[in-house]
Amino acid sequence: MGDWGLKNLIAELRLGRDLARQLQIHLNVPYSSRETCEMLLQRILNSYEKSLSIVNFSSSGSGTSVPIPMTESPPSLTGSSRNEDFDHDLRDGHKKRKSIPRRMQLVRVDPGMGVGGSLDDGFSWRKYGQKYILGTKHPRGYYRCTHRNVQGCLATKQVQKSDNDPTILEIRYRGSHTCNEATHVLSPSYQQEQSQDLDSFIEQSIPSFHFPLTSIVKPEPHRFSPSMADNSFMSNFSPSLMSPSRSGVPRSSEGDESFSQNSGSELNNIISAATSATNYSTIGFDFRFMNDEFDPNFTFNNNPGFFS
DNA sequence: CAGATTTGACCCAA
DNA sequence: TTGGGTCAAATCTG
Repeated sequence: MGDWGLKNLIAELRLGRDLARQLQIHLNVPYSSRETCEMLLQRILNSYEKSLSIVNFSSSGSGTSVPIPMTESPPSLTGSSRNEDFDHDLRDGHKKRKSIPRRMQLVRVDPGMGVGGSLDDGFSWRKYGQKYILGTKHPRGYYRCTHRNVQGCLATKQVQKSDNDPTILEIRYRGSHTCNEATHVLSPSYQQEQSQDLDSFIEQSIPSFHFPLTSIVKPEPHRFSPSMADNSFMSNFSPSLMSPSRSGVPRSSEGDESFSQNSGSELNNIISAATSATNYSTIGFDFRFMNDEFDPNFTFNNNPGFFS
């Protein structure tokens, strides 16, 4: 376990300890509400789950699915709704991009897994653009919800392969689903969190790692604990993650070498095999890393041992 | 043929 | 001025 993992583990254990102390206080107060105690208890359990996951992740070379937070900045407690902020942004299309908050996930594609893991999020994504970003090796794909026009669903996501490890996808989510598909797929708890402002969502998710269950996500036994299957994270993986072409470059010139090498071609096959969101096929993806906020300061170079 | 993808052009915040 | 994000026509696919 590297320093980073160790620090996270210690932080999580301290959080659990503090929460336990809070619970102890509440238990000694006769008029303390049951809901408060249950909430604290749940957060303690989540803290334990996360701690164990960190340990498992660090001790196993690969294949363990661990959501780990990377907060760009401490969650705001001001009560302002950042969801609303980027809803406004998206409502005006590309004309407003100022400080759009987003969630980022890192997904490891394990070629050896075959079609073992659950991938699909139940949402339909339609690709509307692809671009090479300065200083990156791989193109970034831009996706929006298929129901954008019909139902005005403003959810979008960006998918890009990691520079350091082509088997890892960086997926950034913006906005939240308001389409019917979301109401069919998401659990009530997720619906509730979707309706909350993002600050309170982060406040719940980051410190305690509250992971509501969904009906879609079926984590593999022994590799996911139930509390890890947060739909808000796990539900967002789509089979139509990427496309092989390079913007501005003729398709026939070189294709995308990043997708034709090693696991790349395999990944393409996997993804192309599952082309619709209603196809809940299992795909050989390994969810290695998830977080709520993209941290631009985080790089794999800064954490060389993170995925080792 | 309808829906999805590709890709060059465009917009605009930084 | 630059570069990230989006548009939309062309193209592809089932």
